[in-house]
Amino acid sequence: MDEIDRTIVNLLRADGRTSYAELARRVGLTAPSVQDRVAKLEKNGVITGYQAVVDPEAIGLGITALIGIIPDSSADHLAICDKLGAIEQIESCYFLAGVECYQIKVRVPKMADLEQLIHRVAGIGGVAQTRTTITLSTKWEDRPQPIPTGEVEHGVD
Amino acid sequence: MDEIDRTIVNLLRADGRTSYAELARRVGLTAPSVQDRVAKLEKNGVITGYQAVVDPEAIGLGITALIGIIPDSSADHLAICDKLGAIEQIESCYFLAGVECYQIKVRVPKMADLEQLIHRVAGIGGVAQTRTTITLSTKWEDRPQPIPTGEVEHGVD
DNA sequence: GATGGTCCGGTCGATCTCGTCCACTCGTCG
DNA sequence: CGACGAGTGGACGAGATCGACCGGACCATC
Repeated sequence: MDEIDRTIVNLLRADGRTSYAELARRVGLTAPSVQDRVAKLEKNGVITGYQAVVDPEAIGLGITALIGIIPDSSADHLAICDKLGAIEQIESCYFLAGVECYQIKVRVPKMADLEQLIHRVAGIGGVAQTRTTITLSTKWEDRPQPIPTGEVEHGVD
Repeated sequence: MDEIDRTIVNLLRADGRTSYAELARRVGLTAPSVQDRVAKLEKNGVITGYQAVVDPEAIGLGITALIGIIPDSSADHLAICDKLGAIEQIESCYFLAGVECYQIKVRVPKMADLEQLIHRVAGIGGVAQTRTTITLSTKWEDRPQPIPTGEVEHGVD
């Protein structure tokens, strides 16, 4: 994970379809060696995939909500997580330090779908309460921040 | 936005580097027509970009936190948003319906960076209070959900 | 302390696939 | 009938990919 790798990752985060030839030009290597580096970054779990970024509204997912999940005292966190994972409308799921043990981000087409979804989440065993916040607008999302320079080691190369 | 477009978008959300030739094979068209469709999807704002998905821990961003922002009564929401936009550690920013007018997701290398970041956010004019929750783990993030079939129109084609 | 083997990362060149442009076809609609 | 949108097929240049080769770092041996 040297400076060149960081540059490659930054370029691929900004545009995931950048060709190896283009990456090579940017970092001053040849295409095969860039390809080799990218393959290693993928193998080492630094790059875990590539996604097209899609406007949720354009595909009929106009409503976004954040839902905090408060477990009851005897809840099995992992069981809750499994159940949450089966709900495909949940795009993200964070395990939190706090009263709300999870926060999930969901997208649905209509308010009725959100209502149904909240009932489904609230019905999961071990869930005592949910707290839903509607997002009025998404200012930005998944904005890649520059990779911090490795002045301090953090265990991955 | 027909069934073929939905398939293309689903494929590109699952793997943003899928070649046009491969997409063409999957949807039963030729590469040029797929390319044409993708270009239109990009032009119409359905596909807004492509990103490599990177493991934050692997690039030294081991700490993720969610911060709720509570404005004071006279706050200018847009001004706050501009200031937030200038902070590169903020990966996502949602405008909410609720006491907390924004929720932001931040990533930093160390706790000290988080502390500094919270102070910076709290110091923005119009911000009365912040509420920070540390994420202990990210169960999943940006999981693409299937595009709902357009049984109901939603204004974008 | 010099020598030789090995490994790692890179380059180079050949080949095959892919991207891209253009001309043509076909069905639809005015 | 003509125009248009969407797709096809072919051609050509660019990119991806593979194998062979090269040079430096490292290490053990002599």
